[in-house]
Amino acid sequence: MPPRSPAKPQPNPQQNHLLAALSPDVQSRLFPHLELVHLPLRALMYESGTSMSHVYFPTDSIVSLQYVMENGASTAILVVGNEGLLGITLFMGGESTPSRSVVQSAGYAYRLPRPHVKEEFNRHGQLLLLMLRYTQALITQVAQTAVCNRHHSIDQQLCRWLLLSMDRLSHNHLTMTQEFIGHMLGVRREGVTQAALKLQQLGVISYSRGLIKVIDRDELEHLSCECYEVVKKETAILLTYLPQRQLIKNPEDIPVVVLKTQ
Amino acid sequence: MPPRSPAKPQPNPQQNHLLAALSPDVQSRLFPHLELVHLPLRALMYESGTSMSHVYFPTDSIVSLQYVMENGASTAILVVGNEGLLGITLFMGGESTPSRSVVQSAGYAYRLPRPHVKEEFNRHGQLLLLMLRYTQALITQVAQTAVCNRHHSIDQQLCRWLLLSMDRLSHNHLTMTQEFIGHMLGVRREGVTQAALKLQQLGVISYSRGLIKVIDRDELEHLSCECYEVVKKETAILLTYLPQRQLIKNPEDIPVVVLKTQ
DNA sequence: CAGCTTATGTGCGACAACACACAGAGCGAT
DNA sequence: ATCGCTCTGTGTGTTGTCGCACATAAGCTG
Repeated sequence: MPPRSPAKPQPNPQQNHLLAALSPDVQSRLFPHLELVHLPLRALMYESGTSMSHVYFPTDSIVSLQYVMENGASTAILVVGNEGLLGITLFMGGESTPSRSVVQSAGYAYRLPRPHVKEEFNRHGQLLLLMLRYTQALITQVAQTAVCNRHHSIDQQLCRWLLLSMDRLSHNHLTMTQEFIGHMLGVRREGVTQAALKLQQLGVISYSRGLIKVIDRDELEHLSCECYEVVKKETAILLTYLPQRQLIKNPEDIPVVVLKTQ
Repeated sequence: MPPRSPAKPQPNPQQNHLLAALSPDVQSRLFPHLELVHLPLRALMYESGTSMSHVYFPTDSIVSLQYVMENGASTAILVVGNEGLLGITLFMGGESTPSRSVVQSAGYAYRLPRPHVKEEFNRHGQLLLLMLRYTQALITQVAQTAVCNRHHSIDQQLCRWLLLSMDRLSHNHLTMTQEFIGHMLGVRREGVTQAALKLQQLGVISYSRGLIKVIDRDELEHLSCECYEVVKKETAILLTYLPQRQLIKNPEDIPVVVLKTQ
């Protein structure tokens, strides 16, 4: 098959489930203010304690939210991809959070400047309802992460992590070193090595110098702890109304500014 | 000192910080629909998957939110006392959550039936803003729990847990067995025994058959992990506007129905 | 007080994850 | 080809928590 040109993606706001679920009139108000942003791997979207200037709606990128301890240890508590948005703080009223956000899989996101977010939010319409539902799904994911951290092995958590990531991508490979995964899960690099080896020996994934390919997704789900399924089901319930996704009226009319992040 | 009559508490909606922060006109709309409920120790407020009929505003009670795994293991991810409310699900749009709520310290709470909650919420006024802020503080607590579960020892987590509980009480003692704490923290009872022994030997607490007394709170904070402080500070920032607490106009006018739960 | 129930303390082997140290492997650059 | 860097694999000993078994203690009931 011919290789696609990597320099010319065709991002579309509708690729983000939340944006796609908005009604045409809301879309027509918001979309003109969207900016397309490229998020390179490992980019720091925001640091603990700083305030965000935009809300980000990923299309094919994945961003992780992590808490960092005083001694430098960290743990990711949340994964955000095309199913959600980054920056609920802007809605919730707080100016910042004690977390930081790191791009876990490079890609694109649309972003909306703070003033437009607030303005639309204050209309108390569809966007508000969407955000509330999404926030609840988010809480479920964070809570399940807490439980998972308590009760499950590194092996299981790696499976869960891979699944969470795969669900937000359209292909079956990830670009991240074991060291990086270690930071995400809050475990040592060697622990990830061991777990990844087992998965390789089982023929579930292949792993080479930062490139992971998922070969047997069913088995991956099988090896994962229940946490993955619980969150997935709960999220499905909360965001069921999303399928009323509209078709785009005229996607080319949406002004698009390509930016680079840091 | 003369013992107070335990049968005649003088609960007041203003003891709950969220209710107290509402403006007089919102209070006058909501308070007539409040019911006073006594929450006995270990009462199940709601079970995973069921839908709540009320929102609860604790005054001197403490309720824990826990996730239960398939194998029966559980972990508490959140503590709710007079600083908050139980049942954000009702606001957020989901009908239920995969968690269950257990009374961790007996006491009272005011509850508001679902229809009145929704009605007031749909006014998009002060209650909405309050709930959003509180929800963000809640997310912070859950997230920090996830981090804590990953990185800190049982000893530290016990300290954190005791502090969280003490902050929501007006006295310095708790009624809960080590077995019960074990369920909360998601660890074995023996682990709690060991940790509690250390604290006793240090003269920080005394523990006897389900009755814990905190003797040296400063030392308890010292022994706890940073997670406690992080959440406390963040919550303080998010709920700073709360001190605009109003004085009660005429507390006796508020209809009070004393109920029993299960 | 005898006997029961519940709560707490203790001992021991198993195991997962840790910290640290180091060995090889892959890949690009000079 | 060689160097150097990054990423991955491996070994050893330590520690925290678990699972289980059992001993003691404190309070309730009759």
